[in-house]
Amino acid sequence: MPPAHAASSPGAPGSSNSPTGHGHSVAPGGGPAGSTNDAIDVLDGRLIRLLAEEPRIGVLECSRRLQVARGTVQARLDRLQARGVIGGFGPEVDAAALGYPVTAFATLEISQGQGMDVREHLAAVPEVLELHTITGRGDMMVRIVARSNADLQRVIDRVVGFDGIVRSSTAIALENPVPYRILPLVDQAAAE
Amino acid sequence: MPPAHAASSPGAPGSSNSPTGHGHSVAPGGGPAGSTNDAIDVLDGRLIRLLAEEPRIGVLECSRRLQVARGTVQARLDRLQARGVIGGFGPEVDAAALGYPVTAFATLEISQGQGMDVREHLAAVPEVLELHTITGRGDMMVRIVARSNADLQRVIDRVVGFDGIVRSSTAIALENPVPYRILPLVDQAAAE
DNA sequence: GCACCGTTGTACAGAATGCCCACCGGAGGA
DNA sequence: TCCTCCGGTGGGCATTCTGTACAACGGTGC
Repeated sequence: MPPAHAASSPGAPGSSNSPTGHGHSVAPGGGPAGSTNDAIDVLDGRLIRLLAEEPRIGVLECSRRLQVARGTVQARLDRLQARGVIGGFGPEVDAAALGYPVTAFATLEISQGQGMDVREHLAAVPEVLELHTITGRGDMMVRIVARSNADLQRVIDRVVGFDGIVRSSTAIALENPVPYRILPLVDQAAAE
Repeated sequence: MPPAHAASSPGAPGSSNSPTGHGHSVAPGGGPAGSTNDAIDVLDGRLIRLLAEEPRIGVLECSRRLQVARGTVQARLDRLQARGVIGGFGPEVDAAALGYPVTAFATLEISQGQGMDVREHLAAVPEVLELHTITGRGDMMVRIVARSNADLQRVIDRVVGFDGIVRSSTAIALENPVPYRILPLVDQAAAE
């Protein structure tokens, strides 16, 4: 019922690109390499890149830009989403614009058997954007944000103020030379 | 030309929700609090949450779910994007599904004045998904992925194999109890 | 040689988008 | 106090895209 590039199912048609006339012919484009279930295809890579750079374009636009049939694009998208390569198209919210310009990474050391409780505790803190359990000296690593350096103190207190967390060290993020990206990896995977 | 929730401009209309009849009336909904340019509105919060949970729905669907006019949703989206709160609607690609299931965080210590060169070096490595300069013992923190633990060695070698990086320590991410999220923060900012 | 899968073209109905207009109502300024 | 500005609401229109079904072709693999 709604628009927005989504998923459909099997083969589908398209109004096509150039006035080919009718029937088949034309070049097979990138060609359906040999990939089956493993990595991604060259076409997949181009599709992802295209959608990443101009999210507002629809399936039809993609088919035009990629010089393939609309049905192909839809099918690729379906498969990509089904395989989990593409999770979704949710809005990318900027914490800074939300009023939380300070980012920090805290390494936590947890006391024996308190892991689960600590996880729940951290999951309940809105300022905790991400939590990983890691190898090494610390046991967990959390990514947190705050309204200011002063506010960061409050957040940290709330984060580490919990039985089970025996020690912690925080590193404030100053600059972000390379913001989160995935396209280079996609290209590499596509080239494979 | 294309569909997909995007941006338009000024006031616009909508086919509305319930058969109100015509004209105005009806309740003002959440009500345009007092926010001007700072944080976000309650409506904004609900909109973001809605889009985050079901990205494939369009502007019209949103207006129906939120019980507001289509024009309002479009206007809000426009402003949200203009203010940078919402960056875009790019596809969320999963590194694991791409064939890179191993994630690690490396802390790098850089020798005096080599910062810029190191940044460029790191930016050129596809497996480097993120880079932050931080306070504390280390100078930089990178998030990297690899095809396997064995492959991680290769990636690390490539990452730290550069003049200017004097020391480094790596922590492999084992579990991810709290995957990257932003919604809780959005709610908090909206409640404000 | 045969079957299967993916890509291609086409068509059609339903639905959403982009955009214009007019009106209402509250906030802020003169 | 009055006036203006801004944001929300309704309605409508032309354009365009989506969702889906169908038939045919070509390459791959059994």
